[in-house]
Amino acid sequence: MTQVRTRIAPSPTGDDIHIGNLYTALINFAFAKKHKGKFIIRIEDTDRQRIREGAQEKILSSLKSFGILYDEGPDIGGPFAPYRQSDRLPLYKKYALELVEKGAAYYCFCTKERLEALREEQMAMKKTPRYDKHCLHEVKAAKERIAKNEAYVIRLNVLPDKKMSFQDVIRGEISFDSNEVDDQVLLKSDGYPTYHLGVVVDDHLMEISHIIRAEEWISSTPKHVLLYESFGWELPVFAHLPILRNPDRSKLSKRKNPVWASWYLEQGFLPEAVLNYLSLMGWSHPEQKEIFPISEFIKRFDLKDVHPAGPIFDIQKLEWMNGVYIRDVLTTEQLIERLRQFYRNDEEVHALLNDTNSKKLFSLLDLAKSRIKTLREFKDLVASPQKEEHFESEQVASAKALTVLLSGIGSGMWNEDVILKHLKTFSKERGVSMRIAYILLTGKPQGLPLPQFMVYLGKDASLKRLERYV
RNA sequence: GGCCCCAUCGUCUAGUGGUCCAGGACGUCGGGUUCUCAUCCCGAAAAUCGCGGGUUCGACUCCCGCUGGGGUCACCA
Repeated sequence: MTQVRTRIAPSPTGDDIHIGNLYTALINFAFAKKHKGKFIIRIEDTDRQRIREGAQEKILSSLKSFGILYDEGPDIGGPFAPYRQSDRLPLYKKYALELVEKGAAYYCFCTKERLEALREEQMAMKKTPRYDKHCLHEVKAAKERIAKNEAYVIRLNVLPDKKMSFQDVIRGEISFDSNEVDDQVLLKSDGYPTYHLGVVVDDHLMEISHIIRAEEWISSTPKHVLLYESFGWELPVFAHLPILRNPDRSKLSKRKNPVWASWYLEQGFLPEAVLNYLSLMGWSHPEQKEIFPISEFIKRFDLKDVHPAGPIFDIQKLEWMNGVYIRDVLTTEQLIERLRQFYRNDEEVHALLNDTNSKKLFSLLDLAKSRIKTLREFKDLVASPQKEEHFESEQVASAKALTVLLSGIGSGMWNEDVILKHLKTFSKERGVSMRIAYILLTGKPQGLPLPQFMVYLGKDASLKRLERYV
C-alpha cells in the first residue's frame, strides 16, 4: 500500500476552527499517524466574499494548541506547496480547460438573472432546481465570446441516466443516479475554483490517499467521483464521518452551542480532555475505557469502527472528563503549569501560583483539584472576596466575634487543628453554623476546606478578610 | 419536496444469530464519608433494542416496508 496521506481543508471564513472540524482533524490526524503517514492541512480560501482576515492564522494556531500537528501546511510548506488554494489558481484553470477539451465540462455564459428565473420556474413546478445545460452546445461560439471579454464559468457536464456508486469505509456502498447530479460550476467567473474542482485537483496533486470528512459532503461526492473519472485519476478512499449535533439533533451550530475550538481553551478545558472526549464521538475504546491519551487512540482507532449515527455534543460529559484530567490525570506540577499559563494575565491568581513555599502551593492545589472541572473555576476558589456594601448587623457581630477568637491564636499555633477547634468553639458558643463562618471568611457559600485554606492564607490575610465586615 | 445517510437507556456508547427479560460511562435520584462545597464509596431508577413484516430451530444482531431524525439540493465551503 502506498503511503497514507490525509488532510483537512478548512476555509478561513469564521472566527476560528469549528469544533466539528477539530473532530475531523483529530480523526484524520490519528488515522495518518496510525499508518505512519502524513497529515496535511490545506486552506480552501476560494470564496472571496466570505473570507475573514486573520482566520487562517487563528485556525492554524488553534490546531497547534490542541496538539494536532500537521506535517505539511501553508505556514510550514511541504513537497506539494503551496497549501493555500488562492496561491494555486493557474492550476485549477488548467485542469478545468482539460475537462472542456475532453467534453466533460463546458463554458457557460448564463446570467444570474436567467439562472434565478430558471430556478424559480423549476421550483414552481416542484422540481429540484438544476441547470438546464443551456450553454452546453455553444462550444464553438464560446471561444469568440470569451475573446470579447464576456464573463463565463465552466460547468461540469454530467451525462444523464447513469447509475454510479462509490465505497465509503464507514457506510459501505453509496449509490446514486447521474440524473440527480447538477452541472455544477467548477470554475467561477472570478477565476477561482469552486470547492468541487479545487478539492479534487488538490487531493489528487497532493496524493491524498484517504478523504476523511464530515457526512455533509456525501451528496457532493458523486460530483467528485465524476471528476476523478473524467481526469482518469485513481479514486482515493472515502470515509464520511458523522456530523456532531446540537442537543436538538441539528448540525452543531454557533447559534445553539459554543463551536469555536479556542472557546473551550478559554473556558479552561484542557486540550487533551477535549480531544479525548471527541475521540468518543462515534467510536469507543475496545476495552470500554473512556480516559486515555491520544497516543492510545492512535493505536486503537480504526476508521471501520466508526459508528455512522450523528452524536450529540454533550458539554456536561466533557466537563466531567475535564475534571478527571484535572484531578486524576495531570500531576500537581502539571496542573500548576497549566494554571500559570491560563492565568498569566491575572495578577492575583498568578501571584498565588508563584507562592515560594511550594509545599503550601501543592497542598492548596490538592484541595482545589477535586472541586474544579475547568481551570477557570480555580479563581472562584482562591480569589479575594468582593467588598460588599451592606452587611446585616448580625453578620457584623459574628465577624467581630470571630476576629477576636482568631486573633487569640498565636502565630506559631496557626495550624489546621487549632483553627478547626476555634471555629467549632465559635459555632458552638455563638449558635451559628460552620457555614456562616465559612461565608464570613471566604465570601462564598462553598469552596476549599476552611482550616486548610486559612493556613494557606496565613493569619494576617485571614483576619483581613473579616475586616470588610466591620 | 427530490435524493442521500442514519436509528440500543435523557446523552455518549458495548453488543456483530443463541452466553442479553441488553453491559459500561455522563447526567438524575437515594445513602455513606465530611468543618462548607466537592471528591471518593455504595445503591437505584432509566432502553418492551423506533414500528411492522419476513428469513431462521432461534433475532438487538440478516432482508423488506414504514415511521422518525439528520444531511444536501449556490459562481459557500
